[in-house]
Amino acid sequence: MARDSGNNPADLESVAKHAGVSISTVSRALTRPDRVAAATRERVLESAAQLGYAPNQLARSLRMQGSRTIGLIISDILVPFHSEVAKGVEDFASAHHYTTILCNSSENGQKEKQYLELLKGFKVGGVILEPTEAGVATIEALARAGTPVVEVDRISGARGVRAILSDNSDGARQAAEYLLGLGHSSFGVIAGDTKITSGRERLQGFEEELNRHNIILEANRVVRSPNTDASGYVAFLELFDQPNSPKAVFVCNFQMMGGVLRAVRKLGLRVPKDLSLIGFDDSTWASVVDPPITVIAQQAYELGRMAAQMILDSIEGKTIKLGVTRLQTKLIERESCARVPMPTGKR
Amino acid sequence: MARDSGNNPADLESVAKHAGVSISTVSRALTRPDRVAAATRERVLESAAQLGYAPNQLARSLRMQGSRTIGLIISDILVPFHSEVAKGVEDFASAHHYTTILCNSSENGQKEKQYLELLKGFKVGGVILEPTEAGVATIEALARAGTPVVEVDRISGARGVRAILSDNSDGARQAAEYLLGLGHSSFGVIAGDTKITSGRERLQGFEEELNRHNIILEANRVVRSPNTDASGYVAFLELFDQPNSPKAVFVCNFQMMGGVLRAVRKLGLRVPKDLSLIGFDDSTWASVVDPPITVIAQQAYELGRMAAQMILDSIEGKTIKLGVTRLQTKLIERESCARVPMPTGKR
DNA sequence: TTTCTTTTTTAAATCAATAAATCAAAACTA
DNA sequence: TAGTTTTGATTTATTGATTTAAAAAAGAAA
Repeated sequence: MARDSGNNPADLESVAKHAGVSISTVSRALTRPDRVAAATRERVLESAAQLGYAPNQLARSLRMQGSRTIGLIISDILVPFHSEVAKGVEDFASAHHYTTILCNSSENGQKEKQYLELLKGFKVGGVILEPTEAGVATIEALARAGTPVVEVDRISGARGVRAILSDNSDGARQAAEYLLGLGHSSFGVIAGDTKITSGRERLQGFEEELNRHNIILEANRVVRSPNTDASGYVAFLELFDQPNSPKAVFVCNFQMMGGVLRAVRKLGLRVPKDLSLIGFDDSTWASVVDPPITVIAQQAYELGRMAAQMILDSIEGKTIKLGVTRLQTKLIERESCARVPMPTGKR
Repeated sequence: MARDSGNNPADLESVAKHAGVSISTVSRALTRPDRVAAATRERVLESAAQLGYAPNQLARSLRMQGSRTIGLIISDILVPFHSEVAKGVEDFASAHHYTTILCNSSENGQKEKQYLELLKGFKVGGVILEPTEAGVATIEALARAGTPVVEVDRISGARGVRAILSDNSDGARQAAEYLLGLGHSSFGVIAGDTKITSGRERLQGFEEELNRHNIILEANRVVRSPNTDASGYVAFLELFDQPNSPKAVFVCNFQMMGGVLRAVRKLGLRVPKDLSLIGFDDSTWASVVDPPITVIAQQAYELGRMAAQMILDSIEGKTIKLGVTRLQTKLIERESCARVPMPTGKR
């Protein structure tokens, strides 16, 4: 009994045979219709459709020395900020008929390296990544081999690559400025992971602005821990497990905010009456919780979109300018920060 | 001036030349180390490392008739449920040395079809997708051509494919049962998009359980709209813009929950005093908001993980059993549903 | 009818990696 | 020492699409 039809992949050769022409005529009929007689083209197209032909991208890319694909390595796809970056990349790329190969490094340097090797092997036109510390050498090697590389959200320090990220330091500065403007003078920071440049920059930016106003952020007022909900909870309890707890807390990323809020509730604190809170990253939930949380918002989608644009530009040979591009952040005022009454008798 | 070294891709041939052996010796040293003398292997590996050799996956896959890759088409990567599915797939695949090509269809049937064609051209070993309605024919064609296909979270109706998804209907039934058990008798449903099978199943499951208790869910107590935060807000207002509004509302997905909660607040309703709320999908934020929301939780990560397992199993030739696998949902009780006092004088 | 263009089509080379078949040289046995 | 086995390395063919150069066919002009 004959096998069900349509089970064979249908390559150029079978189409050629079906249409009664040579392989290369089929190829030309498909890719450059003007180089083949109208009647022949017609016949070839008909055959291709009938056999359900789909070009073998592997063979094509091999021959063409590259595929219309870009690689994207995201540090943690579960975090809304990062998936929004990914969406920005994917949307732009697919609008320009590029395919995105998405990889998830889970903040794991080893995995990042493996993916970089793999993407290189796939001859992707370019790579966009949120780098960890571990990848610098691999990234530089890739760039040196001629593959355009764009870093998003972080900077690895690798040379020969471009980077696009938020002006974290300025964003954090805005947060500090805002709190200072409300009269605050006692601060705490849930810093998250300061091994990641974005986290480090936020902490620095916040601290520097305080310093500029002659306020010292003592070491025990800063808690560093992984960027997770659970660790936000723990970090907050740790911060408040000491005398003279701060009156205003800067939470450096939104992954930790949920945990922080649960800890706040557990301690019975009232926001903003007992405690002012300001976050980094926006989210629907920032305006759903009670009270709505004031945050420093990043342009996540735009970061991804622009990164993709940079990559496509340099793939298509446009002039490339290396260096770091910073996107502005924006303070979104809600109701989680209170004005502090002037201490009586002072000044 | 000589060009900067390392700018050439470094193929097998260059490694062979560098190590002073033939191309295929290099190939064997890399892929089957036991078929080559230890000393030679050593030398080859050394050369490969020095030249920064990465195998050309295109050529390899072309020759091998397939790559260690699977395609994953996610309906909307911005939705935490879906990115968790994606993570499940990616983790399992990468643990088995498979690469995942992630595509985002944005619930767009046209894009879905394009991606299916593309993945076919890439000779992926299998495809996992959250199907829309539009793709049925393309999906069936792919399956018929011998590519394993697994549907997740939804069912397109295509034949020859497997599917793994939550027991949506039973989950919704649990929700109804729970509310009924608390004494509720006046219900509303924010149904979301019922063109998607999962949404339809939830609505049905909920309604059927009510019917079983001789309660009719009137048409104006069900609002269908896109699965977005904004539409959750609008839908809720619509539901409550009529006399005799429901006392218990089932929100069929968590994308809409934020909007619903904002609408609740806007109307000045107190949960659970004035209104009981139950959601579908769990989230950190369900336990952060006040009051914490009772939900029907899905095993999102597990759905993805198992889908990947199914795909790899059938790629590796294990016996395939078609059909639909359902994963149990779980009611997580929090504080958003109140017991209704027995109406005096009844029964 | 012949010659010269112009248009179409074809055969062969290429891309990088791999498997199978072939070949050469040691190592071992009788 | 001749013959066999073992081992390691090389050639050759293959994968599917594209491209170049060459050939063939068609059309136009003389």
